[in-house]
Amino acid sequence: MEAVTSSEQRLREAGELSGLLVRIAEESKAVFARTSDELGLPVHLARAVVNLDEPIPMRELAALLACDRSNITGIADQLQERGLAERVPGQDRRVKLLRLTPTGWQLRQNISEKVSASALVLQRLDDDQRAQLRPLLQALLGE
Amino acid sequence: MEAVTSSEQRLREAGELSGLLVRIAEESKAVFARTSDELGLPVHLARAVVNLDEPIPMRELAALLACDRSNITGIADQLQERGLAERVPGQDRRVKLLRLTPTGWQLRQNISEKVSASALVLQRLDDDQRAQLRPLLQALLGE
DNA sequence: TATTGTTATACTCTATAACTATA
DNA sequence: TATAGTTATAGAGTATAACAATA
Repeated sequence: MEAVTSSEQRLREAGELSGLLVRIAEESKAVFARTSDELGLPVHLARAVVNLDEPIPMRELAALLACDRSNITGIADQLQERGLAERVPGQDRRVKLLRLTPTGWQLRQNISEKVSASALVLQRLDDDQRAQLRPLLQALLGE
Repeated sequence: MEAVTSSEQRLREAGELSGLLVRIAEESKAVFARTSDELGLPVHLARAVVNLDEPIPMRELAALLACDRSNITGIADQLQERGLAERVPGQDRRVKLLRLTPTGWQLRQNISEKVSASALVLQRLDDDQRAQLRPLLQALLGE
């Protein structure tokens, strides 16, 4: 009986903590989505802009956004339509780099300020708590 | 200039910690998905089974799974096809309760054991670390 | 032969709205 | 009138596979 009870208890504890983690991740995403929305930008474009702190190949952006490269074509098109980024040829002529325009940089700065003001980890945790949190998260990722 | 730099630094820190949280949540989900898969069960069915520790109205299951009630019909159908749960009428005759069958309970026990063995929070954190983590997560959720 | 970006397409997940039966 | 469950359908998000240009 004890094995059963213990396994059920551990299921409960794992479920609780994992549930908290998932909820936090979802709320973090929601906060970011709201921030993007306030700037009139779909989330996937905002995520791209944030990751374009320097010109990078489209393939690399796909890796950073953890999605298939076929998705990046559309993202690049939309960024270009909005005048936020442009495709520039790479040395390897198969490659196209994505580079923010001045307008794109300005928008990225706006995102930066809004995220800083609203991100959960900054809003709800003080410096000590964040310092405490980081090693726990790294342990969770097996780092 | 300082404001700009500080905002960029805070964007980076928020991005790092939020990124860690999102990655952990996704890996936790992946671990659960793998566990479900090993039992030949789609994730949404496994999640339902875990939440059915007692007979509950379908509407309530929708709330627990944080989805629209229209999705529960299909879940209930599939659980029923597999002989894992059955619909039982409630006192209020509009309501149908979902109740695990003996087979369903057995499977739930299997899930319980496998999750206990593989959940990230149990596998990579010791008791102290979990005790440290919980209040931080609760603070993050504003609780 | 392998890789980059592109295109068209298909799939998964989830929500919405309309319907029924009860309250 | 309002609510529980059902049904059909539509939309968002994402992946797959085939293709052209280049390595």
